Amino acid sequence: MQEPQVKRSTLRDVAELAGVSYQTVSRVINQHPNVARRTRERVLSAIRQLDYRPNQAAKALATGRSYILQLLMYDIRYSDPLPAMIYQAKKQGYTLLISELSPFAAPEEIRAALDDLTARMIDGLLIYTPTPFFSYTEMRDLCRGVPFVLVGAALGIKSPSVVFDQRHGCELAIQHLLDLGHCQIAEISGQPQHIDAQLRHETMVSILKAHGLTLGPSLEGDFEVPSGYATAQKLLDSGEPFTALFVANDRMALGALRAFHEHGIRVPEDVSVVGFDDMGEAAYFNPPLTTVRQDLQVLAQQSVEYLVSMIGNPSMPVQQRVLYPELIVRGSTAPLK
Amino acid sequence: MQEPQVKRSTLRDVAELAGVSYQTVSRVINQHPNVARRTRERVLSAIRQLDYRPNQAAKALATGRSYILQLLMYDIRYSDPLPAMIYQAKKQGYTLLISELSPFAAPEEIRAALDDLTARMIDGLLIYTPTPFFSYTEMRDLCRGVPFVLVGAALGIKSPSVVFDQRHGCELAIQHLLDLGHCQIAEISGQPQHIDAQLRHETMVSILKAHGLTLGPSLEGDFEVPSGYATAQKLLDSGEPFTALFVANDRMALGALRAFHEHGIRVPEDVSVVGFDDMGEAAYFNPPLTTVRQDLQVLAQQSVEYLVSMIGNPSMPVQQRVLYPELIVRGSTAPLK
DNA sequence: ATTAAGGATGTGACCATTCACAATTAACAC
DNA sequence: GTGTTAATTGTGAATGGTCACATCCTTAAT
Repeated sequence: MQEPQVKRSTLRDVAELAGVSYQTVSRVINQHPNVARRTRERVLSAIRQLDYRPNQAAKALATGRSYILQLLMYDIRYSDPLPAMIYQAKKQGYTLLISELSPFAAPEEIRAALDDLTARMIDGLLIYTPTPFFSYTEMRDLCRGVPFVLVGAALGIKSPSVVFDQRHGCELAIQHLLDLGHCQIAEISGQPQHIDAQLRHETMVSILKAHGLTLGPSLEGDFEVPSGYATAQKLLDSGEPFTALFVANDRMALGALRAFHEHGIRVPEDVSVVGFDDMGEAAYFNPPLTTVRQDLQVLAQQSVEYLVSMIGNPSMPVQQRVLYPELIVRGSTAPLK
Repeated sequence: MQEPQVKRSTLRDVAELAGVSYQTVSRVINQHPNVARRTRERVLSAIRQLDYRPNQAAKALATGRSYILQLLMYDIRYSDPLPAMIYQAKKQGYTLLISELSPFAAPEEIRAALDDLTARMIDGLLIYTPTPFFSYTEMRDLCRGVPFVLVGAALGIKSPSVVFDQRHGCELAIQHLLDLGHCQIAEISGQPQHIDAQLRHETMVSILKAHGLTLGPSLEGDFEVPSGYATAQKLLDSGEPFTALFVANDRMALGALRAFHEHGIRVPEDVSVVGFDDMGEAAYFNPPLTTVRQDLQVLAQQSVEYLVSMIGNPSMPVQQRVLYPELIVRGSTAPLK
């Protein structure tokens, strides 16, 4: 039984107990090959006996590496990739530190958040914000040489990044509706500051144009359930006819489904609805939601993996890893009657 | 324009530039009162000029405090209080480090996770697991004197903790159903290893007993949407009659609603459904879900606040802060016809 | 037997900060 | 002008590790 307040044992304590120098203990901990078998065993036994754990703060100070990755994101509530990121980071021997920014953070706020980085000797940065604030070179300067990866940023951006091809996902959704015979397609979009939202919107407009169609009634929501509900209601009130609705994310789609239900509009008989994201609950909506799936597991895994390899090799060339969404067809879409 | 790879400036660099000793710079940084006004200004200007940031690793090493709180939890996917915790921690000047455990982690795993604690000089621990693994004294020893708070643990546990009175919440739900005239109440419970699930189940049984009623068909789910769906289906297949259903969380309730819908069973006309948690989407289910709300914001806020005050005052007496859930009545419940 | 090579171990300095204490300076009263 | 006190500033050691280098001891080759 050890006392709770007992001073933690150090490298030196272990060395003394094992009858070797502190350097030898250090070698054992860091798996240095040149330690005699017998000595190593003696040291290991002393470590066990003293319940010794190397002090990371001291190690970070001496080596300049903390084995901490920092995640900068704008709204943790809906961070579905978060668990996968934590898991991946751990798997690679890192711990993830999470910092939140306000929804549409000012550059100043980002700058301030990046200060932690210097202070905590962060090894790498994952930046997961809806808006790209800085150019690559600006970002590079701000990060003071710490490697970073933009997660879910704009396609084509010239920074280390892992992104979904939003355009492709959007095409899948619209093409699906067109194939079903719909030509009056309404939209509930996300905030235009949100880069993904903007891309989804633009793609939609351009595809319809390419088919000689024009966009039906279109309103802007904020990605939350209530806004989907309110917006769908306004869409109905507007009186403009539509037979299909493209919603920029599943959460708003849920709100829209509710609004339709309350107005006696049947989905998919009267209106087909397509969402975006494929959140876990989407398959159990009423009706189950046809949506565009983004595999956030892969996003997280790729982001962390890329970042860690940048840390290992700082001169690695800048790349953008592109992931492709896929369409999941469920009960909320049907052929136009 | 500073070079990206430039060596970070230190206390000494600032001191030299300001023409004072490093100690004086340290005093300025830590807002020590006894520094001459002019000197302080000179130092501050040098700090700005060099873009100096104190090194947290060094500070942690010297002071033994890291200003990091560690959160140990079992499944990050459904951690709704997480954002609030991060926010609260930041507000109090701490950063939150998140470690995940497997769903029903072995004591060994917890022990291993606690090692980070020593290594990283963690200031305090938030433990958010569905099962209490250790007694207070065991926990105290494991934490090696680092203060900890159990979040959402069992009511009555003799450890620093912040909990919801599950029994009360459950009573609200059942009483509501009884008031509506239901006396054949079915249940979808959570895993019995999950302390909350068990409490909800036990309370339900005992309340019904007190009213001279017996529990209708009851099956166990795993808190996920699909299990709610599958379990509800089995409930129907069993043929045992029931007019109301109590589901141990909203997520499973969503699955159950879907199953009922597919079987042509109307909610609430044929069956009333009550959930638990009041997740954000619950108000938009079809029908909107009557449920027991747990204010996770308050849970998070209280937990962090309590932990931080324990850090400030280690001899603080052990307490349990109890929060009370409330019933939110929506469209999924109706009087028995 | 002698020597070179290399494995095993130890020593001193250093990482960026704080702490305890010492030393200097200024301020004020007598 | 001197002493006393308080405010301001500086010094050395410590925190718990790592790194570069030096030393010692084997071992095998000449």
